[in-house]
Amino acid sequence: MPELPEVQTVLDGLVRSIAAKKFIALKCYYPGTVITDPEIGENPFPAGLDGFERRGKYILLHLTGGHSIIIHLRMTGKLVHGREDDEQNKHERACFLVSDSEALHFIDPRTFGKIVLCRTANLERYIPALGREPLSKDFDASYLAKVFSGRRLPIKSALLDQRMIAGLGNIYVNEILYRCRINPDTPAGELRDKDLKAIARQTKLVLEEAIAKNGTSISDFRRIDDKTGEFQNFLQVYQKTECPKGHAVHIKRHGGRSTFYCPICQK
DNA sequence: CAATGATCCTGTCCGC
DNA sequence: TGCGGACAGGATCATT
Repeated sequence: MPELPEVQTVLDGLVRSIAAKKFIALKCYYPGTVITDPEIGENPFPAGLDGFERRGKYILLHLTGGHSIIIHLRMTGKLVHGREDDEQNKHERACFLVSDSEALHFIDPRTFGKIVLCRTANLERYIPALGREPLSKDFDASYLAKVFSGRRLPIKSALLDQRMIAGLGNIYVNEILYRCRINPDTPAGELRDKDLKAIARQTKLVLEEAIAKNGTSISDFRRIDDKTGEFQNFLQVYQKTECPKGHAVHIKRHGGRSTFYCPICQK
């Protein structure tokens, strides 16, 4: 499930493989996968890459000529660098044609992923309001205190809310709470300053470590060259039966999502 | 407004 | 061998 480190890994790979290329076309093979801004008049292609960024789990590609592309992989989306004449994958939902007869195939079995092509001036219309970037300097305990203030929802659910923190998903939230020794049911607004400091610090550490290891490959996630990440080898509770101290890992649900935690380590 | 639940979608896995 | 059902979950929408 692509979360911040996986999205960053995909973006880094994408930029390495196509930075010097021109985008020639964007083809859509599944209705709804590609969303086109109605204010796009003329054909935006061909266009070069004029800049790129990641916001939360969104990939933003800014093109020469005043257009931008937003890519969200959702759960099973992946981008694979290949050739224009590659045989179409069974789950290929869209495809960027780039110069020198190359291609970026957007493969997404569960079809939740989206690609938006819009005028750069209209970009914000297509991206929801997101919380602070966890790797930015302004992500700290006082920010968490502000957004968690008065909130009774479990910290597990709060950390998944993209309006509070941009980019965390189920895997890293479980790992962060274990490392902080915080019980996932603790109401977000009741956390003390030392817990908020621990969350801010461990969030950065886990994400940086995961990015350094090219993300976590549970089931679908692959890098753009189709290689797997390595962070799954360093998970401490997610999909584990025992925590590093040998205690049994428990599973419960918060809002339909599995929570893995150690009731002994996490009070 | 806050919190919870349903929804979308298909591959995979499990029990029978 | 195959069938039904549960499960995976990011974001959005509906409900309480």
